[in-house]
Amino acid sequence: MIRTHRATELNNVALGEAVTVAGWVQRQRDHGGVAFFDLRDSSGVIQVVADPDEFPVITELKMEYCVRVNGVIRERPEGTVNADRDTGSIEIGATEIEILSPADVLPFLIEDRVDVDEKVRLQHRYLDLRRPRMAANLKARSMATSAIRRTLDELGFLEVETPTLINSTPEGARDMLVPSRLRQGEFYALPQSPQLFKQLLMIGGVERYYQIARCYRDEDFRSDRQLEFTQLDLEGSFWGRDEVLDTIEGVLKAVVRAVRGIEITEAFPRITWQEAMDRFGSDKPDTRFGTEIVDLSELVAQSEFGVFQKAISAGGTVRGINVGAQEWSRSRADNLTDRAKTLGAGGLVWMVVEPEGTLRSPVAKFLSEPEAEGIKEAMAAKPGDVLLISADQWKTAVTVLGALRLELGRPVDHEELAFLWVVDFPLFEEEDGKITFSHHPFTSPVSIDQMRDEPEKALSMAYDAVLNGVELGSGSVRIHDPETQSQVFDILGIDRETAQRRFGWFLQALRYGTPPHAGFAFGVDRVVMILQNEQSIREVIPFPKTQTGVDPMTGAPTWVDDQQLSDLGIAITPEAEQRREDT
RNA sequence: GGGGACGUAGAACAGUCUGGAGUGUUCGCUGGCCUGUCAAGCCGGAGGUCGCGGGUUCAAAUCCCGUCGUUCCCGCCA
Repeated sequence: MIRTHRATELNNVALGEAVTVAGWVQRQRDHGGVAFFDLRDSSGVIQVVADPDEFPVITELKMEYCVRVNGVIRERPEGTVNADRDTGSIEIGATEIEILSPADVLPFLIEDRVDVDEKVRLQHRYLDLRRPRMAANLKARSMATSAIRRTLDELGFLEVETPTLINSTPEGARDMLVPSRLRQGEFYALPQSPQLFKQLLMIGGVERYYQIARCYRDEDFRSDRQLEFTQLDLEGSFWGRDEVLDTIEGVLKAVVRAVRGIEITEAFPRITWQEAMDRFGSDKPDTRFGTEIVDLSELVAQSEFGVFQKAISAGGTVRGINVGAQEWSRSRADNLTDRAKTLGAGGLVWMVVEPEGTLRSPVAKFLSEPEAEGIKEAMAAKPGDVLLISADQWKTAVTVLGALRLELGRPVDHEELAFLWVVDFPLFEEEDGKITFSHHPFTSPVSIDQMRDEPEKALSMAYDAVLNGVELGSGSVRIHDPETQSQVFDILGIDRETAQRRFGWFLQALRYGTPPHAGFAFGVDRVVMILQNEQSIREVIPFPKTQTGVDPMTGAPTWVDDQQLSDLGIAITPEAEQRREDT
């Protein structure tokens, strides 16, 4: 046995007892006649004391040496207790110190308070993982997944694995492709989600399925997006929306209990997509703070201000938010206007409420007294407040204000958890004049008649879970009737032949007594990220990739041998070949 | 595909705007001292392709152009 106890377990050991511990040297302090070092293992830290004359090895220890210590547990002398540490009232008087494995000089210190460039951390991720913050994140992740499994196992769910080498479908996100050697020129795709397979499991009579599934989307990175990520994927037969929401809500509450140690007793609020957009300008609203969007259209319907007039007569709207007291300057106004433009707005109107109550704004001179008063009243404006107004098509106006709301009014309370269901999503959305599905094409419409007659207004049985303004995941009641499924493809402009070619196998499966079913998937990485107060998903992924898809430690992705390429029947382009030679 | 920020010693930075010797700070590393520290302390020392390439200049970390890398955002992410 290499060790008898972990560091923090020593609190429960009788004084005078002989123990053996093993771990890493956190810090070493040599005082000449007496020397200390802090030994860290996965449980915590314990101080080891020795007389360097007796144990000269203690002066050889460097940070992150892996060591084993035999010693005796003893109370620290009066006045030397360290109240900041779990084991601060005891220490180990060493009787033997063995270096199990020395360490090179470190690229960075293994301490939370040290701020290190992320690339350097990723190049030595194994060292980064020794830091308490990262160790805690890994632990939180493990507790989250075990809470998920515990909860769903108790509910009688079956954990089923679906394949990760599947067929590519051009819809949605770009697929990660894997070339086939046995069938040269053909490709597998890595799943963006187990969507169709879990529906097949429902057809297969599983009734209650879940999987903690790795999913892949070959799209550009964000702080909350990686090429590969982990989802809790879940589906239930003979289920409607409420069964799904109740189950997922129970799972999320169990995760919060496991990771944060708190109990959420009240039900997650539900808000329709329309209301979310109107009030918060987002389909994933952060409801930890107000600053809601106000409709000013009627107030300024007769305004002399051309931009307002134009927006309204073009079927648009005029909306505003009161972002409260802000440092305000010309350059700030310009910055926000630019920001609004990058979000698709034509511009941005700003107003500052002067101490005497008048509005200071480039457009103030166009506003009548009743209009100015009406705006102030509608937006509950106080002296010093900054009002931002967008006049545009509805979706643009609310989206722009929603984004500015987040940038100017973000809360700082990291403890609060604002869960939310967003329901009644539109079934389709228009993109460059073309109708496309807003969730995925297997989502059930609320009404088949409406879908057929007024597709642009049709609602879907899709729903999202949102936490603190982050979309955790989404789900829907699925289409279980092959005829409805075909109609959806029709509306999407996918002709019968194409639908048959891409999804024929699935449409056929629907024809054998498919139970009504519904499901959900949420991102485990994102949930853990928020519960751990991390700003980036990379902090809760042990070995993430950088924004260009590179692993700085292994260098992946890398060039492969010509032989490997020819085995696959693949040639790389001259441009890529040039890059290959350059590197 | 587009926009912004950043890149200086092993790490984190200052210096860059307004060009003048690789100048400096903290941590780490290293030699020494030190019997109660715990981010120990004190004295000494080493350590630099200022990301890379080009240009302007008597002179470039500093100005200009390009490029690579990292990051945030827009597009994209059913």
